[in-house]
Amino acid sequence: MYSDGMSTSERLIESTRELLWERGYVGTSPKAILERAGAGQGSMYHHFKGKPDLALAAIRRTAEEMRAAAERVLGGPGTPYERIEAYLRRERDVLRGCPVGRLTMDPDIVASDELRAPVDETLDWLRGRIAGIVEEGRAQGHFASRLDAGEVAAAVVATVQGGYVLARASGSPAAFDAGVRGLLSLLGRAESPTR
Amino acid sequence: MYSDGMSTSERLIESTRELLWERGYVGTSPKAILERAGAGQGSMYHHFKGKPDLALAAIRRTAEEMRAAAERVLGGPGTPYERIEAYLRRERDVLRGCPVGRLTMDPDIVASDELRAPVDETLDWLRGRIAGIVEEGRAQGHFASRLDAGEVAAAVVATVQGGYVLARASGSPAAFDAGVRGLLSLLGRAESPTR
DNA sequence: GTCTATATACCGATAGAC
DNA sequence: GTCTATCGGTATATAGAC
Repeated sequence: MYSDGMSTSERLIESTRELLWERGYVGTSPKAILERAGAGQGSMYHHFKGKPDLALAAIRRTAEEMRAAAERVLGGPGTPYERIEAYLRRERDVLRGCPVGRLTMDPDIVASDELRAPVDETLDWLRGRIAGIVEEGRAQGHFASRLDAGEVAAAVVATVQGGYVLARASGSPAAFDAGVRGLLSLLGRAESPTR
Repeated sequence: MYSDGMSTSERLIESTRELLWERGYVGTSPKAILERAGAGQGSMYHHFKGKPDLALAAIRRTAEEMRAAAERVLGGPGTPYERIEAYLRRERDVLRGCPVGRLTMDPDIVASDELRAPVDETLDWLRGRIAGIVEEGRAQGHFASRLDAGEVAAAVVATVQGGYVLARASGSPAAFDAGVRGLLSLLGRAESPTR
């Protein structure tokens, strides 16, 4: 529950972001949002058209933050392999899952083009960003030239998203880490010996 | 809606399986189950203790089916690489997601040890089964000996689970296929040249 | 075993006072 | 802008007739 200097509309968005992450869209009720934000019904319907509208604002902000966090690592120093490794190994609240990716399992999100759009755009951007790095590595001779950069990037993003699934199923982050190490071992092996 | 020779309790379980796949646990109401099964409230509470009890029966059956389907491919003919490839490329209703894996994004499933158990056991079995095949391939010299079979298996399972996320985000199975091809290209490259 | 009736709570939204 | 009151509908469960 927020009691800071945040405006009511800010508190509503932040509360919604948390609840969407914890419980998804279907599992999040306006009532729960209002309680956490310390606001009444009226405030929510004054600032937003309804639950979908508020969720959209929350999702957009979460997507934006995830992009920025990924860019900080992917755009950092190091060889292409090192930057992808840094992304895969970056600190994560593994058991909470991905605040963006988890929304794809929400039927009401997938059913709405508007709500799905920021999710799609974010994961697509991530895939493209990583593909560029793989391509860069290929050009520099770090990766085998027969690899398809877009496909490898898809495998990288999928391993992360699937790692959350394995971790949450077992109740431990270990499975996530195992998947990441497995992928890195395959990727490392793909480094071209001709470099 | 089932009107076959199925018993009422069978129809309830099958309806629940469908709805859990489509809408998850939180998004599935007893009312929706009853409508699809063509049964009344009384029938459900006669055969099951409540929603969690019925869901548990449904999840167990789905988990069992998924295991059997995976085993049919993984236990089939071919080299270790070919069997893993067959698993990754096997026909899937990609946009519907994994009926077992998707449950890990359901807060009420993860919060219940009883409901989570069949999910955990299934994914863990799958990982172990694939690890055995990777290990077999390593022993036969098909895979590099420096690979950790358990880690590679985790990456394989994670790629599948994450592939569903990417596909559902974009509304197209293409991203799933791309991730699979990316992983296979890395795995293929890992085949030992000494075989 | 199956049905309908009923119960209490919550869902998402609207109305209108302040 | 924020609040409370209210709405029709649903969630999950129980009671009890048949």
